Amino acid sequence: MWSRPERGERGPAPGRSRSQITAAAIELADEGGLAAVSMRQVAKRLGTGPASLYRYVTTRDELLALMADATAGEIDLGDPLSGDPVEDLLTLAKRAKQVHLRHPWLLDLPTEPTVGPRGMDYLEQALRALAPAPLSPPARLETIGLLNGLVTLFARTELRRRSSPADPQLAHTSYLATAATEEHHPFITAALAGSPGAETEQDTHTLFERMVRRVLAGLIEIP
Amino acid sequence: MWSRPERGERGPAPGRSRSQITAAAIELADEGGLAAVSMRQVAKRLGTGPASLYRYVTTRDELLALMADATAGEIDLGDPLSGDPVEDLLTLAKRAKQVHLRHPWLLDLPTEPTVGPRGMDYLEQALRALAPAPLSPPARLETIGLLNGLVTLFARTELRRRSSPADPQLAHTSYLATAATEEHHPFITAALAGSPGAETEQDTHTLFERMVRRVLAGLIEIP
DNA sequence: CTAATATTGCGAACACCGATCGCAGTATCT
DNA sequence: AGATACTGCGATCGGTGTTCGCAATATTAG
Repeated sequence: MWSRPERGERGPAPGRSRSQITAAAIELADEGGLAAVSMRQVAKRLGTGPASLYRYVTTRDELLALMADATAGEIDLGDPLSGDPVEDLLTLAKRAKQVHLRHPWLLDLPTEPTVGPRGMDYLEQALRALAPAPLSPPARLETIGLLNGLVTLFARTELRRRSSPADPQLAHTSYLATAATEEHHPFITAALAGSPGAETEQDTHTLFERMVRRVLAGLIEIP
Repeated sequence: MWSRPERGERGPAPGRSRSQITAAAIELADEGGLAAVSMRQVAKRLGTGPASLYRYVTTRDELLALMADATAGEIDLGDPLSGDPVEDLLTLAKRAKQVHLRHPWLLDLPTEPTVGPRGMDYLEQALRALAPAPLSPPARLETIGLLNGLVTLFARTELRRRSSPADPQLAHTSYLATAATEEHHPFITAALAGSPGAETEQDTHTLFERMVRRVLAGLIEIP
């Protein structure tokens, strides 16, 4: 799919480009979530009809993959590597998490999409950072996979906490509290008792750093 | 939503039940994925019309939440606790992962659903296992959340490996390999070189156990 | 220069989706 | 017995992803 040519070489020049469509779709997703990214909405934003988009994209899922790869391109790969895999991967993970916070819909993507060109650049950089570690080739890929998993995991919790004051989350916790006490779940009741949701955003950041460091150290140094 | 009564007390007896509908929906999802779970398909399997389902369920998302909670009920909570939080949580996590492997669509659920009655039982048991650890109440909930994240993470990789021989995955890796070599991504090329996908299912299991143990130990013993 | 060819833009349409409305039928309560 | 509240469900609405066919346009071949 990533190797399919951007345009044919015979006909008239296309009025739009794949990246243009991707950008419009990302705008829609940033504003209204993944559900707002329908072919009709994207087409409307570009001032055309839905059928036209299929000249650039074979299916909606492909558009979603393009969007995901575009956001992978937003991850800053600058700063030369220090040589310490843990620290280098940590900074990479922090930047990846920022991108997830900027585009919350990334967490709603159906099955995590295939890695495109920008995703390959990111993967290459991550593997480069991991190079000094004494790991087998497959273990290297698994390590990066786990790292990405931690990124999405913490991005999810941070986003949930960020939208906490809204109705649904609050109603849910209160239901959980009352149901827990009424139906004799003492441990849940106890866990909810202590200052619910009092942690700051700073806390979750440092928690993320601590966790990533620990996991990476454990995976690398004791193979 | 979980407190809404199963049926009214005035009218005629409902011909179906919420759990019956949930079971039918789970069957459909097991066979054809989440996309196969449409109100029309569920209704057809129950021999009725789509509109009837809305007497039992306010929305499709609620049905999905019911399905998720039902699978939470499949997690075996037996075996008395040993007193070692790490080991007890590990066995719990292994069982939860089995359920995810049995119902792959759990990984495709939009936003992880609200915890229902069966999910509360699971959470209670997890917190009970974690009780001996010296953690603050919020840290306890975060620990279980992270544990669940690891479960879904490894379930995802195991399912991907399981469906590997099929077309898409293979085509994808081969594309990635050629693209990596052609576009000068030496580290990706190297990581792919070493016996791609040679790890057995046993390997991923032990890897999962090792990871969970390490992460839990790190979170519990050094607060 | 002309004719064949390949490609684009896009209106119209198809099948499916989640959800709502209204009404006939039925059980319970007053 | 009448009011009340509930269930079952056909008909329907607006929205979705995707396909088809055709006019318009640019490149290539003769």
